[in-house]
Amino acid sequence: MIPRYTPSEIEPKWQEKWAADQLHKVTEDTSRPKWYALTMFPYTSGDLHIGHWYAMAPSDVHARFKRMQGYNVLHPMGFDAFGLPAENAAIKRGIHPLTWTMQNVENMRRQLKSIGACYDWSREVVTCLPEYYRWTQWLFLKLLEGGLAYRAKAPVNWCPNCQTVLANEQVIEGVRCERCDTAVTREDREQWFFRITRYADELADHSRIEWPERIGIMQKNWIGRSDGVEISFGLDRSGVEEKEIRVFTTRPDTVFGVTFLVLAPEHPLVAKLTSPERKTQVEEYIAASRRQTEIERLSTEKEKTGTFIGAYVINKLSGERIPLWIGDYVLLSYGTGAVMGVPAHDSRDFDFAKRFGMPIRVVVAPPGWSGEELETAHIEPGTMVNSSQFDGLPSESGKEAIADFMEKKGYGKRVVSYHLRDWLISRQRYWGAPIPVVYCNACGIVPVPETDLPVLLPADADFRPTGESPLLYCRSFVNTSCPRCKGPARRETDTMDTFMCSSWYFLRYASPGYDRGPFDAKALDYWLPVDQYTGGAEHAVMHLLYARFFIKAIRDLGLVPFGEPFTRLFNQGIIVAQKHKMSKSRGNVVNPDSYVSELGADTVRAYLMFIGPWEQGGEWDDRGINGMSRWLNRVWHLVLQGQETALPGVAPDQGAARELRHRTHKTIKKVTEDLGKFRYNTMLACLMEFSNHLGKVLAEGYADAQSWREASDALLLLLAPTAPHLAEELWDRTGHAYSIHQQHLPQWDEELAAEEQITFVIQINGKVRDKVMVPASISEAEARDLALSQPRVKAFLEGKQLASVVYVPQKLVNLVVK
RNA sequence: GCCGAGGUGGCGGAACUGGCAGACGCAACGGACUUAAAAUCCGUUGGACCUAACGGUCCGUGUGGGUUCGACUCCCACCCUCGGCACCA
Repeated sequence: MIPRYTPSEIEPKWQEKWAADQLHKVTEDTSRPKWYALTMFPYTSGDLHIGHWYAMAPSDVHARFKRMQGYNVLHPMGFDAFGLPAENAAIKRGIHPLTWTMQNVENMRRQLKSIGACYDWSREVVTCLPEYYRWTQWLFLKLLEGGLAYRAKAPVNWCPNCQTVLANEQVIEGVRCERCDTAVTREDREQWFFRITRYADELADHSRIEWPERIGIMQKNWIGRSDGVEISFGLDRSGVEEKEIRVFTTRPDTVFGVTFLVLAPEHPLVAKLTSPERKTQVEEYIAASRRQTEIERLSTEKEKTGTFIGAYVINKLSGERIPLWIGDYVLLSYGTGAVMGVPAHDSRDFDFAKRFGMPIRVVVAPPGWSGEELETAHIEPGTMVNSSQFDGLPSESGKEAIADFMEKKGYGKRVVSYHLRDWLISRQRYWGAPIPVVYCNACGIVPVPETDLPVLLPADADFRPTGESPLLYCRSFVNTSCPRCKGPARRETDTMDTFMCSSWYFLRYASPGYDRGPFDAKALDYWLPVDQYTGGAEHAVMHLLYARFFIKAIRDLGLVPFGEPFTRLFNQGIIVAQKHKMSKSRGNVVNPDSYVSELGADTVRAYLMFIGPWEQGGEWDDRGINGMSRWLNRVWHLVLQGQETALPGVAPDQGAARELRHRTHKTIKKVTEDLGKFRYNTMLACLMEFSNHLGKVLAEGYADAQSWREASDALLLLLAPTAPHLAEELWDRTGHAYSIHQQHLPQWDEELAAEEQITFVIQINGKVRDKVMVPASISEAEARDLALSQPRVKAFLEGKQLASVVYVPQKLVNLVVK
């Protein structure tokens, strides 16, 4: 009698045994190749929803697959625990962020354990604990020492709701807070920055990593390198010491088409250059543009605005006098904060010129142009006209010629501009790692000595957001003495962006308890870099860019021997419910816990992988998961039924036995290949086909004991990464030694896996007219003769001329007739 | 607007390098088992048409064109969905 498949009993049983045996604990072992399989650690927001499972379960399958291929696999898990949500929850519920966070960690750890993943929990990392953030602070000091961290006053994104500044990457579409969707404002503040821009070109280079192309493109776009020329326009104004205004352009070929210059309203020269009679107008305009939200200001639909400031500059190439304007479509933060207006060849300048009635002079002629007015700006290349000695040049080479000329004359120089800004890491909030710096009236900015780390986050701070860091009001924290002169000093009260914590957590996993540094160099050398990183694409220009920068920075400080943290990256898609992204407000969040207790973790794991290609995501369907549960049930009964059945030593049907072995080896091959490429849906489809065949074999009783055993064992081994509990239980029940997860994947025999018989297709004029089973070794002549001798083919060829025969080995012949 | 991914039965999806479109699963329908239902097992299932039946013909992978003996696959133009970026000079 075959017992029922009861995941609710076998899953906890094996989980406990694996934990007790420390089956998933790993250590450095130079006798085996290592594999570092990392999944982005979750933020401690409360509950794991099915989206977390979609990230964790398939990556666990891959880690298990690598382990069964003989790798020494490091597969750790931890928690990203600092950050605003904890603080906001704390304010709302009146509980301390640490309490809230650790409760969530507790619950999420329990949920993660129910997944049955092979995490080495002894390496768990929680970023909000002093034993971790001590080293976050230590690394900050190293960056400061190396000149990669600096303090500066700059216009920054301010979220009035979160009451903190945000990095550019955390501002969606340049206008909204990533966390709370509130419109951000611009404020001038003294803040800490990391010099990520120094690494712009290296970050744009993905040639040494195997990442999805689209992430590379996203990072490249974000970095936004543009090669251009900084052109000097002459300024001659009594009482003004500046003798030029520099503009950045990628189109030096259009410099003879400049009919005006526009400065950003905040440009420092505006006040100096505005003529007395334009003063009122200009001041009004500046005030108006300050009043606007970033949303209004950056709207591309908005009509261009601006005003003349009553001053002129000289175009050094043409000698022309050019009026100076201000306009809020020019951004102070990009290039030089000033642009040359070339309305004929730039659509923004075109709009501006139309609005204010300025001349539009064509200097790059569109094909077939004969002097008529343009309807829109001509942005494409063309032939240069109205450009003095450069007339007649194709604009592409004109670009170079003018750049050369300007460099020679000292009118300008080639420069590179980036969209990427330095990474702003200060946050005016409580729940983060304190920035380990002290301000002393005598000594200025003084780093906290390494031996005084960690700078502990005081437990008793009043963490209501006020726009200033809550730590500012915690006198016992703020008041300190200068480490250098021992005089009175005050601590930095801002905390670090949490992306700083997640920029190095994967290093900590290599030696989590290490207390003489952030990591033990020996362990680091063995495990790092991460071989396979998996996670959502939403981190493309945040976490993934920051972490790459961070590693390059500490590489240059001599702390790590590599420059890329994640050799391979895979981005899973998004799992949706009822066609929509899951969200609490929509009420379509799928909680995995009830499915786990009803159907089992193995079913949930397998179902998530079966929905569709992992990188494309898919739709959670309550009915669909039943099919997976049924299949695992069938596997259960099939394997145990085979175990109970007394199969003959010699197969009653040799052909059928050979077919079984063929299918076994074909399946091993396909499943192994699919697992390696994260093609889980087809991997499972293949295993289903295989088990369907095994069902038939068993029902019809034509297998011998040995071939059956081979097939049944292969099925379990191939299923082990996906359904670890079921596979372990059946492995045990079929008399194998514990544990299936310490076994090697079965090897396939190419000869057995290859098809002996193939379905050969006979086409006439490209249409399938007949199919015949033939040996795979069939030759062209045989195939052709066979095709022509088929009765159906003969009937089709009746009264027609055979024009040619196309032969595709192992596939088909196509008879072309007239 | 720009960049990227995608569009295949009632649904999720498969199809290696241009060679049998729809694997595998869900749902649905029919049958077996059952007093009955659930569960389970067996079968049918892209559309239209021809045939008493066996079987066969035509159409069909977002739209329109092209290349080819042959196109879901390659090329050109376009439509739609999703993701990212967006006054970056």
